[in-house]
Amino acid sequence: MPSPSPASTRAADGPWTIAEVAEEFGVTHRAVRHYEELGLIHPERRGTQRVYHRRDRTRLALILRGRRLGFPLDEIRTIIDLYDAPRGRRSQLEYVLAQIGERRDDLEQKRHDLDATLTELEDFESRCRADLAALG
Amino acid sequence: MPSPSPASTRAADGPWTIAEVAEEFGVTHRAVRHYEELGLIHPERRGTQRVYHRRDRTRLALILRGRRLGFPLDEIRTIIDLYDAPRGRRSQLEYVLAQIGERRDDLEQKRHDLDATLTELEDFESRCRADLAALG
DNA sequence: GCACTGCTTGACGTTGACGTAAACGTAAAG
DNA sequence: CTTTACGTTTACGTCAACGTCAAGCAGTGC
Repeated sequence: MPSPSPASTRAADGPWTIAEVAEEFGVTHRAVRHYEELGLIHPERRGTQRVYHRRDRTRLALILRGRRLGFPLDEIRTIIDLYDAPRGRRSQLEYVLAQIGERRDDLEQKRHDLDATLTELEDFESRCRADLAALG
Repeated sequence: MPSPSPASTRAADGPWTIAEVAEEFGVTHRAVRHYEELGLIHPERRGTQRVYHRRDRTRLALILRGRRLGFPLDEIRTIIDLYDAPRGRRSQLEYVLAQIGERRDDLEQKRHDLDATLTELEDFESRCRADLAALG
C-alpha cells in the first residue's frame, strides 16, 4: 500500500530546492536569485537555504511569461504584485483597477503589433509558396 | 495655381532628414544611427548627410514594432532582411520558407502568452469590479 | 574525521541598446 | 563673414539582465 512517504527522494509536490526549480523552468540558479534580488519572488529560508513552494513557482511562471513578452523585470514585479495588493478599501481597489487598465492597454497594443506582424508574415509565406509552385 | 514647388519647407512625401524621421517615430537620432550601425537600415548619403526615403521609414516602422514585441535588434534585422532576400532559386525559396516557419512559431508562442495574460488580467478586473460593487 | 556535493554570498564581467559629450563640417540667415 | 542650426564621427558611459568566478558553509557517506 502506498503510504504518504514524507521523505521521498523526488519531490513532486513538496517544497523544491533552487536547483530543482531552475532545472524545471529552464533557467539558471543565478537568474532565479536575480529575480529574488529584484523582489519578484520571496522564497522561504530554512536556515541559510532557500526553499521554494508552489507560490514561488507560480510567480516564476508569470515572470518568464512576462519576459517572453518583452516586459522589463521591474514592470513584471509591479504586475504580479498587483495580484497580491490590498483591496480592502475603496481607494485601494480604485488604484488597482487603474493599474489594470494601464496594463491592459499595453497588452492590447502588443496584440495589435503581434497580429499585424503575423498577418504580414503569412501573406509573405503565401507568396513564397506560390513562387515555389510556379517553379514546377 | 499650386505649382509643384520642389523647395517646400515641409516634406510630406519627399526625402527626410534624420531629425524628421526621429521626430516622427518618437526616437532619438542616436537610436536611428544605432539601427544603421547594426545594419537594419541603409539611408542614402548626399555627401556626408543621411537622406531617408520611404523605404527607410517602412523599415523603421518594422524595427520599432519588433522592439515593442521584445525582439532583439539583430533578430529584427534577419526578419526584415528576409523580405528582401533573393528568392530566384528553389533552394533560396526553401530557406526563406524555413525561416518564416521559425518566426511564425515564435510569434504564435507570444500570442499564446499574450492571450493568457490578458485573460487572467480581465478575470482579475472582473473580481475587482465585483468587490467594488459590493462596497456599495 | 574528512572528502564530496550542493547551496550561499559577494563581487566583478559581459552583452544589448542606446545616452552623452567632444570636436568638427556646412549651409542658410542676419 | 560670423552666428545659428543641424549634421557628422569617435569614444566613452550607463542600465538592465544576467554570467562567471571565488571562497565559504552544511549536511551526507564512509
